[in-house]
Parts: sequence; structure tokens; C-alpha cells
Amino acid sequence: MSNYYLTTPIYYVTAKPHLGHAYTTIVGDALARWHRLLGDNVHFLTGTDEHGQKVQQAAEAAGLSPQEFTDSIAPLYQQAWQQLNISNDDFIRTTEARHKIGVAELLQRCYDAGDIELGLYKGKYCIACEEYYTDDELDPGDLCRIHKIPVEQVEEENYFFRLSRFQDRLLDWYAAHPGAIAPEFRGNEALGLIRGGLRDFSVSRTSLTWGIPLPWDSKHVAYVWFDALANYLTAIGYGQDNDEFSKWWPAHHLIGKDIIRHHCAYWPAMLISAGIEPPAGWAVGGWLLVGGEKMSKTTGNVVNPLDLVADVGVDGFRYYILADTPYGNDGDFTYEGLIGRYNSDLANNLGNLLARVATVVEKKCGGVGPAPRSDSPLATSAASAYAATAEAWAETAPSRALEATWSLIRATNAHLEANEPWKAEPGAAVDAVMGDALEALRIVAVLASPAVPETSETVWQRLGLPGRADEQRLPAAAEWGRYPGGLTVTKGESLFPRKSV
RNA sequence: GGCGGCGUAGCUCAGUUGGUCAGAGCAUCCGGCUCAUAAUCGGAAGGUCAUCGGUUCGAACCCGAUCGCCGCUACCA
Repeated sequence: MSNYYLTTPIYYVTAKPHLGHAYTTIVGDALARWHRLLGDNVHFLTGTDEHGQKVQQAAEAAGLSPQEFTDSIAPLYQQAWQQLNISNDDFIRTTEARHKIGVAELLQRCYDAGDIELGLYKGKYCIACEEYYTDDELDPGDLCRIHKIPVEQVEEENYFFRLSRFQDRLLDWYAAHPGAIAPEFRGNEALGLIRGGLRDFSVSRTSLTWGIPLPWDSKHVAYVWFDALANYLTAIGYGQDNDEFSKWWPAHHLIGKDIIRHHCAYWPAMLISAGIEPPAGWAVGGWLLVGGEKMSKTTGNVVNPLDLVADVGVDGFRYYILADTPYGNDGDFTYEGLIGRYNSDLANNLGNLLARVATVVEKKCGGVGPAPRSDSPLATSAASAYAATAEAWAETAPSRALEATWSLIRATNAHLEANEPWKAEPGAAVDAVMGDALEALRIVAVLASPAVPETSETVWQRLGLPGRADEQRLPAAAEWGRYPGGLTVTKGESLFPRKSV
């Protein structure tokens, strides 16, 4: 049994949970659940990023202390993930004591290594970005390109992380670890920006107090990115519990394409400096657009995932997110797409298959599920569906994984159609066909459980199987012929009632 | 400007080292079936794999050029 440590980015508490957060988190959850099926010992982490100037400002605007403010937002994420059936093993908030202890440790290590040095920073600073910019990075009139507001001329004593020293070490590390960043073109992008030259970056601020003090100079608080990245360490005991830490590290990171620089350049450099092994891998996702446009408050197209759950259920939403968006590229959320997937894949294929099988078992087999044939033609369909599903999950390609799993559902519908058990008199022939269908459904329930966990449990129970679908272990659970027969099959309500468009 | 990517059936996309690679799903049309959620099954139609040229016995896949689109070039999934 191997340990598998998976992280999502931690989400900045100036925004409430939206579709974009849900997208990354659901992908992470499905991956975590798949690895649990494989028998891995999984630790799946998500959380919230709660320090920095923007939080301080948002708190002031709300008339709260920063701590009160973050205390009011962080639970929204925890609740959202609960409602989306996210199986995170931990949830870290960067305002927790364990995090502050670990960050201090990491800072001190980098400082002791000589990679953090005091400097004077004169520059043009965008308050909204919390970033300094050079002239060529600004629009005419010294406007921030992102926020279109004037930057301020600021002079501040800062500590700097000497990132510029790490270019060769990073390139060497990546050369020795091909494929660490997926998809490949994102890896090229990361290498490109490292080759393009790395500038030292400021890791402290004296201009605000809402942050973690530097252990050797308490006038400074840690820059929010340094603070935030460290969550991946502090959540598993860095600086406090070495056994726990070394049990899980290095991590597999799930990130968005916009934070490649921080995660693929800053972060491994910080780790190398502190004497910690770089991450095991990064899976970089694209944006989930809404109607072809980037979600933003100004265009008013921010989608609340919980509204969608009310329409198509948790699994309907999860399935759509996973099946309709090839990971790595931008996806496009549309309501029509959501309903289309729901109807065709969930209602027509999976839901209807279970319904027709249950009915025929009831009518022709007395409601008792027969055992499958060992030489069923469906056995090969199941084997190839499993192989393709496993391969796709290994490549962080949920959409292809689900397509592969669903191929077994289609094959099962075809198998029924070819044998027409509803026309035959009860007997061995009917039993054989229905046993095959039940066995295929059993395998589908296991393979689909990372995406649609609730549905898989329901199918599992309706088939009369003991235990739970998500307790099964692959590859054994995908072997043909494990449905024992003699179990009571329950018809039940429609799994996914069709939606009218 | 620099670096990188994309352009495959109406739509969304698979095609890992060049030789059943011209595919899947959805949508459309025709037919079958009626156990099932007007579901399902079969079949058809639909692409000169952006364009041009090259390498090769053979290229969607390699090389060059052209056209179009996009990403990154220190905010945030």
C-alpha cells in the first residue's frame, strides 16, 4: 500500500466558493477516491488562504477584525465541500497555529541557508495585486494592467528570496523528473518561464500586520504567497511531527494554469532551499468558463455550484464537471450542457439500465439476482472498460475515464437488446443474461464511484451487494464474475429522472 | 516582440513513439424493440484530419511555409 498525498490550491477567502473552486476540488476528490479504490493510503487536502492585505482590507470594509472576517468565510468552503460530497481528509486554514509554526520553520530554514536577505525595495506597487511592477509591466499612466488603477510609488525594506540563484537547480531537477508537470504543454510553459530568468521576490511586508511574523525580525510579516504555499507542508505536520510529515511528503499538486509560476518555480525553489524534496507532481487545469467567458463579478456570470446541485443533484453536477471538461484545457460551463449530460449519460444510460434490469429480474427471476456466466461476452467489454478507465485516471483525465466506464453501460444495454430476456420464459437462459447485466452494473458502480459516489452506493444496495462500492479494491473488484447471485434486487425509484430542457 | 499551444465529422473531443488512424459521445435521418425514465438497440449520413510544399515504400501523426485562433510573459480556481 503506497501513500498518496493530494492537494488542491487553498482558496483565498476574499471570494465565496464558486464554480471554479468547485471544479478543481471535484477533480481532486475524484482522483482521491480513485486512488482509494486502488488501495492507496490517501491524504487529500484542501483549505483556505487567509492572510494578506486584501483580506485585511475586506475585513475593514465589513467592519470586522481580520480573524472574524476569515472565520465567517472559511466555513462557507467547508460547507460547500461537504455538500458536494468532497472526501478531503483535512482542511487547512492558514490562520491555524499548526500553519504558523510550520511557516516560521520554513522561513527560518531558507534564512539559515542564506537564501533570504534584506533589501530595500523601491517600486511601483499595485495594492489590489499586492505586487510590485516595473514600468514595462504597466499600462500608460502607471495603471495596473489587471485592475486598471494607478499604482503607488512605494519604498519598503523587504526581505527577498533569492530565486535568481535557483534557475539551474530547477532546470536540473525538472530535467531529472520528466513528466512531473502534466499536461506536457503546461510543463513546457513552466520550463519556459524558468529559462526566461527568475527574479528575486519579496517574502515580507512591513506595511501590514495581517500575516505571519518573520521569526528573526518581527517587524515583518510573511508575504502571502510564501505563507500560502507552505500549507502543503504545514498540514501534514511540518515543523512539528516529522514522522507524519515524511509519511506523506512529497505531494501531488492540483493547480490552475494561472498559478504555474508560483507552484512550479517559486515553490520548488523554496523547498530546495529549505532542504525539502520538491513535489511529486503537478496536474495543471484550465479555466472553467461560463458560456464561453471567464467568470467574473463584473459580468455577473458567477455560478454558484450549490444552485446547480439543487437542479441535478450532487452526482449530476459532479458527473457533468468531470465528464464534460478535458482536464488541462479550458472547459465551458453551460446549463444546456449540464442538462444534456444528465439526460443522456445519467438518466438514459445508467439510470434506465438499472431500472430495466431490476424490472426484468423482478418479473423473470423472482426478484433474485442470478450469477453471471464466466464466459459472458460482456466480460471482455468489462475488462477493456476497466483498463481504459484506469489508464485515464492515471493520466488525470476524468473525462476520458468516464467515457471508458460508460462504454460498459452501453455494452450492457446492447447485450440485453441482443438477448431480449423479457421475451423468454424464466429459466437458465434468462438467468444467464440477467446475471451478466447485474455483474456489469456491479463493476460500473465501482468504476464510477469516484465521480458519482452516492449513485454508486445506491446501485450497490439495489443489487443487494454487501458492504459499500467505495470499499472495493481494484483491480480485484473489476474482475468478471464476482457478483455472487442469489441476492435480492430492488427496483426503487428512478436514479435520475429525466429533465425537460 | 519573445516563448508555447491549438486548428480531426453539425457540436464536444480521442487518436502515447508514422503502417486497419480516419474514431467516440452528443445531435440528425431510417429501421427494430417495447423489459425500461418518449428510454434502448441496429443502420445510415457526415471529415481531401486548416492550407501549400517536403521527407518516406507509406503521414492526421516528422520537417518547412502560409492562414486563423489562443495561452504565458510576476493578481485570483
